[in-house]
Amino acid sequence: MTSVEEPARPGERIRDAARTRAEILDVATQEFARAGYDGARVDEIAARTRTTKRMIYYYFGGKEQLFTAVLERAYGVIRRAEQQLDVDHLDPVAAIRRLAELTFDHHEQHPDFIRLVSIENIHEAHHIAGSEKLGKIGSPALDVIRRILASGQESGLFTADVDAVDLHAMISSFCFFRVSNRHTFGALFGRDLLDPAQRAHYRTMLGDMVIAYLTAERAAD
Amino acid sequence: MTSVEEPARPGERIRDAARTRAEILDVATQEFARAGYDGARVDEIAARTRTTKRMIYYYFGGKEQLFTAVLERAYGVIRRAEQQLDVDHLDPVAAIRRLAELTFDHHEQHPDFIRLVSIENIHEAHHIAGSEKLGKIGSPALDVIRRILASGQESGLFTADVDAVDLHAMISSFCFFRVSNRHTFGALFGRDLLDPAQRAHYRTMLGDMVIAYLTAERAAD
DNA sequence: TCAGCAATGTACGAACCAGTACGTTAGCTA
DNA sequence: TAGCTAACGTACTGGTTCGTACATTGCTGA
Repeated sequence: MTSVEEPARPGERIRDAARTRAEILDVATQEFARAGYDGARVDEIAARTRTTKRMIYYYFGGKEQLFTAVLERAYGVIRRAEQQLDVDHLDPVAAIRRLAELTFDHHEQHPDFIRLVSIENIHEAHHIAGSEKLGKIGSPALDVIRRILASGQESGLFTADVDAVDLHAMISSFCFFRVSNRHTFGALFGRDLLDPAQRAHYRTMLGDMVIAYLTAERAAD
Repeated sequence: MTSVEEPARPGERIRDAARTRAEILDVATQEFARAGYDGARVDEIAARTRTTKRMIYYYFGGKEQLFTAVLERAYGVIRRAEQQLDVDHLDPVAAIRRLAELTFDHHEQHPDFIRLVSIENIHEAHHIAGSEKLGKIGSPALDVIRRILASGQESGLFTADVDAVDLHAMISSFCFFRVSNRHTFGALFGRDLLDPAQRAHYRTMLGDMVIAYLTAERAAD
């Protein structure tokens, strides 16, 4: 998440539309992720920027549109991370593991993003549905998965006729759950899924799971 | 004043503490699941029961305690379902698949429960932490997993030295994500993970994934 | 250099909402 | 059957919160 940090010259009124807008987005991301859509306070967001509530309405129109803008930027971040993935030089097994690890790392490093997505699901993806941007962004990861799967299936390394979207769901579910359900899981089972000491263990476990699924023999679907 | 359209019985003031309490819990479950903790309205819950807001405070003390009571009951339901699981007569592979399918089915049949857990995670499991009941309930599913794993590892069917809590996390993540992230996943990838036509497919996929992981050969951890 | 607009600040209002003060009644029991 | 109390209803309040009317200032182009 890009952060805007410029020396604030106190007393002076500085005009910088881009900076003001970006700063509002930064703080709003934190506040929405912290408290959920209804729990978030517009006044609180305003108080934590160098500008006022008036500017939130000036730039975004309202709380609802602000949340949509926050979502759009958060999805943009992960999409860009996925675009930088380069696995064409790897064999299918290594490539899939690499992709899974990128997802694992990104989710772990962006808990706010996970919370925003959870919140958006509570609201039944209403904001995504109403967003021009989010409606038509594809997933670079999905294209990568498709290529790897085709290659792996062609060479006979992967036994299953697995669908790319399904595999993406499988990888995402593990990575997402680990972050999204950290607190209830920890409270009920006494294990912190984000314990740094366990990080490598779960990262390996994810890769093992996916590879085992892709290479296991089983009855046709 | 007599009203023609007024039903004979519901107009009367009936006293039934247990029924009133249960009705409040029912409606509160729906309302919290629908709108989240902060989005839920105590007035709305009251309006949809046959009693008044006063009774919510009379029986539960406040919104916060009401939500905790809702969570306690929701967790009680899944705990009881898990207790009825009987897989001792099955071989380890079939037993694990059966357990995974029970989780799959329960999550699918209780989307409100999934939403409540998502909401509780947004609030960092604060209510679970403050609940006597929820703090110390174990998970019957976990005991079952432990027994099956021990049996499977002893007989050599399962190659890996897999931990029960980890396996529970793996199974839960897939089942939970399918319901919790249905809306954003559907909006972004155009696929409804709860499409009835795909139900058997995903149910099989889950079992295949878990069995593949448990039986695959791999380097020691 | 100054007009005009983009950008910003202040103060306020109307609606909402959790929680409560106070009054009432059903049904049990002595 | 009187009286007691758990169970219930009504009406209100105090604080909160989204949103806006109105005022102001910095920047830029003609």
